[in-house]
Amino acid sequence: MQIADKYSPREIEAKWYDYWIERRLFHSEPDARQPYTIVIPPPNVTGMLHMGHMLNNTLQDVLVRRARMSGRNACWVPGMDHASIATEAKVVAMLRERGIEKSQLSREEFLRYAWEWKEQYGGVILRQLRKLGASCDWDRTCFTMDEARTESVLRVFCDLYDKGKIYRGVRMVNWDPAAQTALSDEEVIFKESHGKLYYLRYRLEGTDRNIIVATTRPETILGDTALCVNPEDPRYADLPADARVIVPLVGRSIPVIRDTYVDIEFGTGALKVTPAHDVNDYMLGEKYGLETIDIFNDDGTINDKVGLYVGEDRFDVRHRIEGDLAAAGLLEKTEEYTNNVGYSERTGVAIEPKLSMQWFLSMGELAEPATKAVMEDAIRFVPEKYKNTYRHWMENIKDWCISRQLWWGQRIPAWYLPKGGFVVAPTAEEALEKARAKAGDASLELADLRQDDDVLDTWFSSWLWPISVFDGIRRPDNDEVKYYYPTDDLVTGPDIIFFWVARMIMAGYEYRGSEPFRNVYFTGIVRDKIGRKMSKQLGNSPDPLDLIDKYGADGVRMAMLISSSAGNDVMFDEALCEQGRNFGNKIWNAYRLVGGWSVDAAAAQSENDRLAVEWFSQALGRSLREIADDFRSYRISEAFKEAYRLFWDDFSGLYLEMVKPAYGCPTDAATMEATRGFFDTLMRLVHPFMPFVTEEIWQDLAPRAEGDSICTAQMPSPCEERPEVLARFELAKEVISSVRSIRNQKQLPQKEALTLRVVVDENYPAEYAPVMMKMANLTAIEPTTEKDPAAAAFLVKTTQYFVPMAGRIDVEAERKKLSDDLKYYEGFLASVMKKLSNERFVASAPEKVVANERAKQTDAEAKIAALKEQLAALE
RNA sequence: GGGAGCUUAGCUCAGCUGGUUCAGAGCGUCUGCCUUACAAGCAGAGGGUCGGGGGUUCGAAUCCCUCAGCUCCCACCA
Repeated sequence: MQIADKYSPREIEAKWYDYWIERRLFHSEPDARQPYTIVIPPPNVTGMLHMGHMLNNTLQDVLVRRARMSGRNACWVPGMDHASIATEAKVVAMLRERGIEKSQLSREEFLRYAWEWKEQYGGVILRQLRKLGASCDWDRTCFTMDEARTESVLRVFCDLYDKGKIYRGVRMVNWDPAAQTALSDEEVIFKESHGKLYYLRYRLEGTDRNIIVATTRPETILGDTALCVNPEDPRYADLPADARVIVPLVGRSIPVIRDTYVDIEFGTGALKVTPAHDVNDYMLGEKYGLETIDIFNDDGTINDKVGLYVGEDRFDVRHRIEGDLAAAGLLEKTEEYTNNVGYSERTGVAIEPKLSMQWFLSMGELAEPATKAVMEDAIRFVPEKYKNTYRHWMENIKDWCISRQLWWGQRIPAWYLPKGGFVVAPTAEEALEKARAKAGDASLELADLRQDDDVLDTWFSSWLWPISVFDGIRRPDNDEVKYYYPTDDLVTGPDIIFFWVARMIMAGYEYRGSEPFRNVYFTGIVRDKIGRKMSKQLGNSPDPLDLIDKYGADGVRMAMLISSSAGNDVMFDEALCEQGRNFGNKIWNAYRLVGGWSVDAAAAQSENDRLAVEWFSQALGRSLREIADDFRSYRISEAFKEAYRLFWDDFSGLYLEMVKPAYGCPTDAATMEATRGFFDTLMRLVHPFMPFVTEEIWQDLAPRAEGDSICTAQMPSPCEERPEVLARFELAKEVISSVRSIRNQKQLPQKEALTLRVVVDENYPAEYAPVMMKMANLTAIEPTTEKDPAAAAFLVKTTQYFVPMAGRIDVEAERKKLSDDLKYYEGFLASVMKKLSNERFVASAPEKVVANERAKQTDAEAKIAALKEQLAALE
């Protein structure tokens, strides 16, 4: 067939992907088979394929393809996430480039632009995934904001509201002044930041005395409504109960309160209380009924509540106020200080704790079954260590702020009545009905109602994903959701364990009464080869499409697989792709070799070939068992490495070399058939890892019917186990490499055939004589009892072998080698004997282990005897 | 401040229930080969006190304690 001695993936990969798609081989419909389901972690609609996706989706594809070949009805549902903040930011930026400000647009106009953007640029990533070979059921592609998903989200919102789990209220939330929206706690990233600690003078009213307060945020004095000290603090014990102080610069008089919350050790022991801008201060404010003065606009500039610094940015004010305080003699001193500051995950700006009206989901009850499921392994986490993380979060779960002050997303289905109050309903029509009933006014029209302006957190739609992709919210009894749900495996990163995994589990129990998936496989982070996280800023992340172009998808997939054990970070090195490409080439060339053989139909199978076939069947069986075992425990990397080793070392290095006919000579029919059979099996085994090259070869291996594909062929199962075959072959293999090693040491050319003499005993694999002769290039293997001093000697197990060297032997070197060996085995025997003469060992170790030690003893004794004989022969 | 994890060959990592000649693999290195499938290849070799110390055990890379170094997660200390 092919002539090229280099495998070139490019055309071949495109060809087969099209073939698979045209024949809809990845499409799944419910049937009598057992389902195997994976839902993709939906990438952001704005996203571009990066190395993290490569890792994640390669693993999913391996699992899906293997399941598909194992008789399961495999369904991998792809999709995208609308990613409210990220997408809205992208659209705003795009508009700005065109000279349009979001603030000039109505909500409807903005959304029109956003959808336009989504249709044009969104979802690039799904097309990119095809290049990787992802065997998704593309007919099922979902979007978290498409009609079915949106309707599901709104229904769930209404349902949870009706159940009393969703409530609306004024709370302290994380405010992102750049995106101008609230964020959930999970979207805030704390980072150490270097700042100053400012010591401010608060004049005690009616005296000359100053109380010094340490703060990191002097600009918030505008919102101070109290000063707090610890009641136990002797420094302030003399203050009258109704003491008041004057806020510096502002001049406002505020009360001094006493609470043990204040740490006596910190700063001066006096705390300024700004209930509107600090979570703890807010709690103090609640406790003591303090006024809250919100001093910020939504964009982080100062508002006109106090009349100072109006319209200036919070950070500029921090600078300026320092000077103003100092000038007024109100600044005692400043110190360098390091503390934790929260930043927005999306926009990167410092979060402002802000009191605002938001929607919340109460999590306590939802968390209960979800915690239990993971702790009791109804849902299995791989690796297990994440169970701890999960439990800790679940047991300390806080209510989820689900409203966002954005436009791109599902708008909260709450409508406000003209005379106050609101109704919650999935559609405007139902809302109107409810509103009329609530207001007792049948003349109420839709125009009289005002829908809530906020949209829902993106995760409020993704948490339904495993259910909503099968339309299991709107139509809970439909055949698809009943068939595909619960899904089998979820492959994702531990960074979204709270954002997504935990919440899907909660939604699963709330809306289906069962787990959304049975196993969660956590991948690691892809790092560069010196361990840095891959990032755009560092520019250390290769473009996956370039890599695919250069090494083929199969090659890049292999790079991801070989370096990724579950939950461990991947140290990515482009050299791994090269190794992957080489493997594809190896497979290709092995196939070229076999393809070049001619068959003599009349010829009988040689003993050599029969032995080779027998042995490789066993080697193959052993690997199949091992790989199946690896998959059961999600050691996917290990599974791949074993398949790699099997093909490269056992099949190409040993088996093919064993049965390879001499140049120009034919092979026999039985050997050819067996070899092609092995190839077929190996291709099926390797296919989930490297789908393209395996399909190319599998298709050529035998006549195939239209529409046949290795994708839907059966995963091979091992033949009956005969361990003695492997054990005997191992001896022969050792003889072969010993002869080769001698050849190397003596610098003999490969072409020069040698003779081998053997002192036959029960560990001599006589049946493999033809194999040993071929593989070690021997003219003969002769039995002997003579120790030949002019021969290079070696020992396999207890059997002595000699390669006559006719004068090329260095007796001294030979003697040294033998006596080194002898010394080693004598030491070894001594340690075995020490064990065996230890009564406690013999008494308490399992019988099997003791028997093993005795076998070692016999073995070592025989070896020592043989070595002594060989040494004697050299005298 | 709380918690989890990691440390095995030059590099990246396996080593699953403590027990086989258990100290492994791949890559890199070194030596020799353009041998008729593949130099993107073949044959062979070298390389480690399993982070340090202590303990349990007949037996420890594996279990326990401790110290050191690194990583991650959680947490409102102004």
